[in-house]
Order: sequence, then structure tokens, then C-alpha cells
Amino acid sequence: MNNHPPAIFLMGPTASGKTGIAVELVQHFPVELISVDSALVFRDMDIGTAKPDAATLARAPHHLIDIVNPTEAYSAAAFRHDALRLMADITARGKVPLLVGGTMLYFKALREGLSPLPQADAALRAELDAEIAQHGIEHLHRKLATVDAETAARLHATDTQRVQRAMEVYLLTGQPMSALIKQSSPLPQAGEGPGVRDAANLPYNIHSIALVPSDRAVLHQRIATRFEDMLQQGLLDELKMLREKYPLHRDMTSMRCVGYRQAWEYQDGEITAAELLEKGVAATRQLAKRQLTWLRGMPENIELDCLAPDLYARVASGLDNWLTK
RNA sequence: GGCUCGGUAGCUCAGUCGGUAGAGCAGAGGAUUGAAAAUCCUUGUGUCGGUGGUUCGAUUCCGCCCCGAGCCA
Repeated sequence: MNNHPPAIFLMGPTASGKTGIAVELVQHFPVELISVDSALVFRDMDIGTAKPDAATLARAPHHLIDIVNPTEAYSAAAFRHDALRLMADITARGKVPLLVGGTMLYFKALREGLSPLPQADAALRAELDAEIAQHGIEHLHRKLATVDAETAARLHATDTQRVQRAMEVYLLTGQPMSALIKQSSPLPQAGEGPGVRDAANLPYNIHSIALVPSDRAVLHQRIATRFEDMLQQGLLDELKMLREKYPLHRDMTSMRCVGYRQAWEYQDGEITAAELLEKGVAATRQLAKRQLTWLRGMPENIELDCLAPDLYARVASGLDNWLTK
């Protein structure tokens, strides 16, 4: 091992029970929680994001929850910055940072680092949006190919978000994104083990736990029940309140969140109540699937079945062994 | 009880002028560098309701039966 301080990752798909485990851990271990969740960052978005309630948060405070308005943008880079600062603070207090959440890109950005690319530029994105609306994304992809053939080849011509981002990077820096990435190369080279990677990019010893369901159908059932509960708890009222309180637009990041997007479509009369339920549940299942795909590609994880009745005991004993080692 | 229209992939449906069928959605797998709960890629064998008949060959035409919806009694 090395002399780096300890930190814990607790990852899992939506509805896998991460929060419950984290809240329990905080009462038995000297840990402080950092949320790794791109939706929990938004203030006033509580029901649809399954945010822990006030009583739970009082008992088990989470960093990086309720830190931006739904009209604002957050990002993987902002997360990495915030998380590194918090991890240092927590460590200085003699506690162990416990990073819990389901936004796997954030975990990856934290663990492996990010290339020094420019941050998003709202004005430029608006210009590119207009160009895409007028000429189509394939046109922008062809344009990208003339200035950054390598990135254009890597990206599918219909991947609006990535093609636009690659063009944004080029226009902001005058250099192709592919070249900028190579210059910095913070990502691990072939042959490097995870230990080397961690040490190089994240100066902590990581105990990384992945909660994965042994039976997908059971997770799907949980997801359906949970979405029904959200509707009962007033997801639609919450969205109504949000739309009154903030100048929201449906293509803002916050309003693309699972549940809110479908609720918005319902409120605008585009889908029926039955479709809202069906689409909301399906979108949540698809989110869980993508999260599980990420986890499969992270071999350094300790995998535990999130459906196991003694899940907390398993997590706790593993943690106990690791911390006292 | 009579008439009409339906019964095709998990769901909603298209289609085959007779040569055993295909879309959307869902599902599954994958990608993932400042929007990531985003964005995108790949993936469709199912007694074509059942059973007889006509035919070289029926999911397709005909008869009967079953199920559903509607109308008339």
C-alpha cells in the first residue's frame, strides 16, 4: 500500500439502497458523507431525486446536496474540484470521506482526473445549438472532422452532445480536443494497476464498494414502486412549484432529470397520466442499466448484492477489516 | 341469439394480391473527459387465437369453434 489517507466509495444504481447504507455507516464509523449525484445538487428538487429527507440529513449530513439552483449548471469538473477540497477537509478533521452516489462519471473524474479542457461556454453553446437546429448535427460533425479528424472519427455523427462539446473545445482553444487530451494524458497507461492510477490522480487509498442487484427484476419492481410513491408524494406539485419559483426551461440539465422530464411532458399535455407512469418508470430502469454498465467496467470494485438481507452487515464488516488493517 | 370489426414479438400495431413476417415502445448488451438522472451505438423466431378444408405450399382464401369490442334483438 502507500501512505495515503483512506477514503470510501459507495456506488450503486438508482434504488439500490445506497443512502440507507450510508446513513447507517455514518453512525458507526468515523466517516463524513459526500454525495456523488448530479441530481441531488439541485435545490428544491426533493421528491423526484429521492433526496434524503430533512430528518435524515440532520442525522447524517451529506456534502454536495442542495448546492445549486435548478437553473444552474453543475459538472464533473466542478464535482471533482469540490470533492477534492471536501476530502482534504474531512481528512484534516481526522475523519474518513465516504463518497456515496450513482453518478459514475463523477466517480471516474475524481479517481482518474480530467484533461485540462475549457469549461462550458453558455453563449457558444447557444450559437452551436442554433447551427445544429438549422443545418443538423451531421453538418457540425463534418465540420468537426475538418479540424479534429480523430475526435470526429471517435464520435458518432448523431451524438449531439459530444460533437457539440468537441466543437466547443476547438473553438475555445483553437486546438483539437484529441490533441489537448494527449498533451495532458491524466488517464492511466496500459499496464498500470489501479493502485498506481489512484496514487497518480487521487491521493487516497480507496475502498470501493459497488452495490449490484443479483436479480434485475427485483430492482425493476423497486423502481416501479418508488416512482409510484413519488407521484403520490406530489412530484407534480413539486414541479409546478419549481416552474413558478425559477425561470426554468425544459432543456435545462435539471429538467432533463428522470421523472421531472416526464412530469413536464404531462403538465404540458403531451402525455397522459398513464404514460407518465410508464415512461417515468422506464426512464428510471434505463438509468439503472447505464449505471450497471459503468460498474461492470470498474474491476477494482468490491461487488455486493444490494438485495441481500444482511447487506449492511456485509458492508460494515468489510469496512471494519479494511480500516483496521 | 343475430350482425359487424378485431385476435400477429412483453405492449401498441403494420403486413403478406398464398411462398412461414416488421416498425415504434419496452427489454438486453455497449460507449462514456466541464450537460452524465445527459447523449449516443448495437440488438427483433414470434405455435401470425384454435381446428378442419382448398392448395405443391395457408399467418394470408373458405368452414366451424374460442376470446374481446361494438351494434341489433
